Amino acid sequence: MTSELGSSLTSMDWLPQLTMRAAIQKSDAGHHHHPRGHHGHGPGKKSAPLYPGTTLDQEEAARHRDGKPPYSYASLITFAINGSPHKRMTLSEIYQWICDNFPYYLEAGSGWKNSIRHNLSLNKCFLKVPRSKDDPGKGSYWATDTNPKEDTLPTRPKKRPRSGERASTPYSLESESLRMDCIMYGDASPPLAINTVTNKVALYKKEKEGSDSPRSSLNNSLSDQSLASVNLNSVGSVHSYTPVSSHSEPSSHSLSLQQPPLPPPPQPQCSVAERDKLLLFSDFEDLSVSFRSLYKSVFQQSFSQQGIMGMPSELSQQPRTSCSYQHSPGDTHPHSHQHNHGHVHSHPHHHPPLSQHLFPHVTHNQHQSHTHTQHGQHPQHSQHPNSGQQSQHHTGQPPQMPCTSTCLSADWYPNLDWLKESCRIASSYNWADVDLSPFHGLKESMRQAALNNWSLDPAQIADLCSSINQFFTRTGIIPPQGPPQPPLPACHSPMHTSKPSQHINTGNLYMDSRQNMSSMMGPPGYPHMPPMSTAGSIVTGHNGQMNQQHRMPPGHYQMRRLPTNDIQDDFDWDSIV
DNA sequence: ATCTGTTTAATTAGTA
DNA sequence: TACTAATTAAACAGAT
Repeated sequence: MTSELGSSLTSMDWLPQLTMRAAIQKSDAGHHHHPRGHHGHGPGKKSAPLYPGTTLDQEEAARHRDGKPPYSYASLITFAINGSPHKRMTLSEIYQWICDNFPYYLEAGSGWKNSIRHNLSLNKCFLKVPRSKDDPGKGSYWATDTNPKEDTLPTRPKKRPRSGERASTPYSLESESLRMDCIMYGDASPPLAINTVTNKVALYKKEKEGSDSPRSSLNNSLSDQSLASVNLNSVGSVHSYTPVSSHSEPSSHSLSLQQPPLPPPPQPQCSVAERDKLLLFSDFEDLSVSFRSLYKSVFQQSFSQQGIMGMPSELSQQPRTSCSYQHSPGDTHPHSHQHNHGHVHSHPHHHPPLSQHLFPHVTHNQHQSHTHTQHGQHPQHSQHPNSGQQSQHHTGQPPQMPCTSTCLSADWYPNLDWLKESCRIASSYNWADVDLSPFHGLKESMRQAALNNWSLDPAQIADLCSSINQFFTRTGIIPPQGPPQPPLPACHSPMHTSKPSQHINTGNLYMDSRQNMSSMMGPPGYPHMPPMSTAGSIVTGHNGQMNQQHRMPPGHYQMRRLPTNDIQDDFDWDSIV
């Protein structure tokens, strides 16, 4: 039961963001029978108060304007954070949001603030996001864990009313909404969100204005359930050939109050063999995306180095592979308009289109630059910048599947996985600091691939792989033998916390800091490389198999647990060629 | 000085 | 009744 639940709960493509009312309806309907048993958790398990994506239904909240609102502090915090444009808030912003939405707290003394702080610190589902250096201010940002550990999922449908509270009042959203796992395409210095309770660290994508937004958070012991959920999602996504990738806008998963009830969690509809087949396409899609991503990263840097403004025309187009994203490059920023006034909608996942990962300087200016300017604004008018960022803007042509999908044999899988991962890692680097002049081969291979619209035959792929391999090995970004690698010599990391252990989520990877905190540091010779990238290439611990399982691929589509995906430890990059 | 964040402890209340 | 979650209070340290 627990396992089944874990799969369904974490299966990403069916989990929308629900507003309070939807949640309450569901909760009301469900809590009459076995709130705990329904979730399959034993009584001894701890639970988080909310699913991370929960937002506050203003309509519902309006009923509780007077008197103490029937929401737990954790719920209030979650609502506040999820109602913010960037899904994060400072403590004072949280205070303000609560006061704005529930005037009760304006005159409730200051004890509740203490409780808020207490909750933030203690509650597993809140992540502390350090400020970037160019964003000075008091206190860190707080975000919700976008991928709570299974055993942190809510087990109770309602907060217990305390004395003087209406027992019939629905409390917190307990039964709905799990934000989709996120991919992180890190750039130079991705901040980390530290959950000091769960020892989780989430990477945050730096945005142009120096603000950060959550990108990924993985639990520190990626369970089979988690993996299964990824797998399920990948199957579902690939099956339709319109996978909603991690780059798609989260609101595509949002459920407004007017929308039909949440569909049941999809169950695997196809056999293992079918899934394998589907994965094949998924993998190659990812590879294609990875190549493109790397290509763009490289050429972005390359042109930058050459003083060429802008990208080749081909690059200026939003890649439209079926596993990339749903938004066209011309999409107006989702924050720029809204619908469903009065209702707060959050997103099951909130990643910008890939273009924003690759061309932050191009697309980030569409972001709200007033991340924390909600103070003084009426909540209803200040916190729905994401509303309306639906796929209605999907104006792209049908996704194009590179012919790589059909040309290569399954024998490539392990290598392809590494190739993708390597591309992903490499894509996340700050290429502006990397001298690419010695790598004309790579650039030329990628250029050719781009010119061919990434429809590559095996020879071209081999050429590309060879070039990339050479590049990786020569730069030290990716060790020539490929992961897993032994940890770097230990060194002290600034990431230590008071917690006994810390698992570093690297977006696609995570690690146990007790084993390998040092690998958060950049590779030798590339100190500017983001820790996540380094971790992605080096973090292995001593259990290669385990780390393989824990490694999440760029698109989160991979069936990592398939035997065919077991990656040989002594992988020779040249063998791929 | 104030704010922020962590931690401990006591209390209350719901559930098994 | 035991266990658990949520709340509340408070002490304390560090940052601004």
